Amino acid sequence: MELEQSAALDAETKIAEAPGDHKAELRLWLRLLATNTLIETEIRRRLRERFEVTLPRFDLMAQLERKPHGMTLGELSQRMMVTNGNVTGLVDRLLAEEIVTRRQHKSDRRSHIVSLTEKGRRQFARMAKEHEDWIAGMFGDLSQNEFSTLTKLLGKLKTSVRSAIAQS
Amino acid sequence: MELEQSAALDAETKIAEAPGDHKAELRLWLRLLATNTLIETEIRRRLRERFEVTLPRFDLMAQLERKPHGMTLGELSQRMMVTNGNVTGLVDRLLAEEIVTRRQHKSDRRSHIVSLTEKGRRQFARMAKEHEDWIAGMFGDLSQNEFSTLTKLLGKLKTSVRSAIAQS
DNA sequence: GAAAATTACTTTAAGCCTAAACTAATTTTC
DNA sequence: GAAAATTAGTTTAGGCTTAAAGTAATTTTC
Repeated sequence: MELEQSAALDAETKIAEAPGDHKAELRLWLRLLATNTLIETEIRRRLRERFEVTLPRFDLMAQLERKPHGMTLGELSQRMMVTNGNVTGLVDRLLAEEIVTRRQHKSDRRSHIVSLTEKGRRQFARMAKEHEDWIAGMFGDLSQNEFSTLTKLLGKLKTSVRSAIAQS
Repeated sequence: MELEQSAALDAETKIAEAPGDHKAELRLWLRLLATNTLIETEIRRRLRERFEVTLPRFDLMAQLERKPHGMTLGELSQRMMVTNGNVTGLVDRLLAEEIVTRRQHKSDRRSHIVSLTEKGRRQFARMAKEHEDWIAGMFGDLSQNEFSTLTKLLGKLKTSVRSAIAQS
């Protein structure tokens, strides 16, 4: 009842809008951006303070951790949603710290497989545990219900964005 | 009915979780991050393609546009959630393009006021219009109801994150 | 099976971004 | 009102990131 009424109100609002006015959409986007920046900045700060590591390096290690047999640079760049050149540079720096290894692909000589070293695996395990607690702490005020609704709606938004990008 | 049942299930799930296990929180964070990156990357691409402008410059112009009398560098950096040094550099580049002006504060000689030039205002107006349509297009698959729920929940998440950061 | 196209990756140039150290001006403290 | 603390902004060194151009290997096409 309550839900349906608010849906009806929203529909009216939409009709009442001036054509081409998208203030609500813009507000949602700005809120998404602000929330993301807030979390990201704090995570960066803690990663640096506690582990002297950057977020991109942590992210790369997190990707590799899930693939014990390693991953090509291309696969890494796809999963991390960054360019190939970016990954080349990150891997170079992590190689120097002996966090990862890079070896030639067996059959395709253009390709290289990157894996975590034992040192890298140990270091990531330490960080991942705290990282999880940080996130849980930041999300703590949400109820289980709000939680799953938000996850679901973000999934839907992601799909919507993807389709808008695809057909543009 | 349906809602309450799923809430009960969720509460059970929470209790059933191993202590210190925060997989659901992590998944939500990764989804937020991925959605944000997806949108941001596409917006950057379009801004560059259509207007040869970067997202940080667009963001700075958007802040200034709302304050016709201008803003100090510190206020800008606060609103943009970036460092002072970052804003110094951005303003330098926008000055060179005659998008903004920088003049001394009347009473506080440490402070400088940045404003949009007429050229900057015109340029921003052109961009803002398309930008709004892009966002609306990307968010198009969501119903009005999902829309307002998502906005509300993100607001709550932001508050939760802020309080976690404040007390750490 | 040679030419053309594609793929995997690297390099380069330029901008973004940060933390830390700095300068100069203002405010607070005593 | 002089010393100490704070504030506004800049500079610097280093890492992140991208687009574009380049190299080398592989696959496709005919």
